[in-house]
Amino acid sequence: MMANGNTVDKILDAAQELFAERGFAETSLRMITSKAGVNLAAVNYHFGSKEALIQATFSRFLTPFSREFRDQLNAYIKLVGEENVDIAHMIAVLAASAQVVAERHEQSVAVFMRLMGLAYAQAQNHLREYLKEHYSDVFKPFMRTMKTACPEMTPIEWFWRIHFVLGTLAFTMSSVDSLQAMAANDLSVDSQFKDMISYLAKFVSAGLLAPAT
Amino acid sequence: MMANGNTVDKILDAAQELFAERGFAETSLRMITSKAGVNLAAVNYHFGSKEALIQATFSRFLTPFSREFRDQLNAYIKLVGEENVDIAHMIAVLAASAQVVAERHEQSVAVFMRLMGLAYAQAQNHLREYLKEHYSDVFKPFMRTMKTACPEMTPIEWFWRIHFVLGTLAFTMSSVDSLQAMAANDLSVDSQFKDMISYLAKFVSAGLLAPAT
DNA sequence: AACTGTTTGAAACATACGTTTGAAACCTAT
DNA sequence: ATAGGTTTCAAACGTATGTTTCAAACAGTT
Repeated sequence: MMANGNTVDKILDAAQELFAERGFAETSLRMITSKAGVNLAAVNYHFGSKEALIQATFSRFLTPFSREFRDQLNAYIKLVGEENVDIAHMIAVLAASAQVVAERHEQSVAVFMRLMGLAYAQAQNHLREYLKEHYSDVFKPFMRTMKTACPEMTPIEWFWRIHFVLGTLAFTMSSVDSLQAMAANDLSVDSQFKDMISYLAKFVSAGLLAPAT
Repeated sequence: MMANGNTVDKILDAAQELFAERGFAETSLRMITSKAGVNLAAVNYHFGSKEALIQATFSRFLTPFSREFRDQLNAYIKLVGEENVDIAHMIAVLAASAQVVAERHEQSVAVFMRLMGLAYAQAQNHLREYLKEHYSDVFKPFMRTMKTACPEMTPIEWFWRIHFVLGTLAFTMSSVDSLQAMAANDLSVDSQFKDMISYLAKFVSAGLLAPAT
């Protein structure tokens, strides 16, 4: 049996935190293994390569997350009916799913968000392809449902608007912790995750619902 | 005299393109110098270090751009009066300034945008500090003017909204070329830069102008 | 207790990186 | 034409990276 989850998880925990802090290229295997307290060779033994470790880091939280998100989204759609979905509420469902999964695994939702943001921003083609191959069938229905809640517009305008939304999400995800710190510093307000999500949902739904050009 | 602009510019041209394509950490000086057709040592001779080259790459276009943007923005504000500024139009001014500067230097505005997006996304603290130190006095008035055009809201909600806007801009910038390619592929439409900017301006101004929560 | 497959450990490997060196080539001004 | 400062060049330096190796330690089965 394989089953030695201890070393594997110690590596994943350390990798997840360091990747989120510093990015992929800027994090070496030696940093990861020394933070994890395991031997350097363990990464290549258990994962095969650094690329595979990066992918494993994502799938560890993305697989349960996408399941949770799919279920919560379907439940919401069943509840209100497809023609009555509300964009802001869908964003809230997205965030709630992330938070539920993070809590279930006793991990920081901010770290997950930052990783997702990095996946978009960093130049890791293998990662983008991996994510597309494994998780696109969860996010395509999400996009389709979003579209039904929007006013009629040309395909090209819809194309851009949905990518503006993804951009807002990705950026906010990737800097959520430093932004929260800024808010705490500059405004002496500790900005709750929940509040930020509701601001975000309001912002993108207003953008999506704006009358077509 | 120094004045040997030839090698310096060849290096900057190559660096700009490679940084935009692959990011900073993933681009080596050897890639840059071989693409530029100059000797490896030339980078350290002319710029001192890789960090300094990265900063020089930015200041080469950011200095003329921020001048142009400041002037165009002031002209617009003078024209309509401070209390009548329109958010979408300010975004359009931002984009127009970038395009004017790019054309003047016979370079791609998409490359500039992608570099700006990367500056946000990549973990280059020296770059962020450099940009903040040299260019914040152009963007602070821009933000202040934006605020006057928005409805009353709590400081914390304004804080988040303006960062959502920056996020949308940064993301769109950093992927403008691949998104345009996607649009051309998936929709058989070649999406003009101008059109995209007007969609973007509409989107973020709707988000900013949404009634406060 | 001895055998088996699995996991760890210290060390080395090959390669790539940013940077430095010192001599050659190049300019320009006298 | 020559001297002096500037720029280029090939080569090397030191360091850090991802990966591999192989022996030692471990765990479970008979």
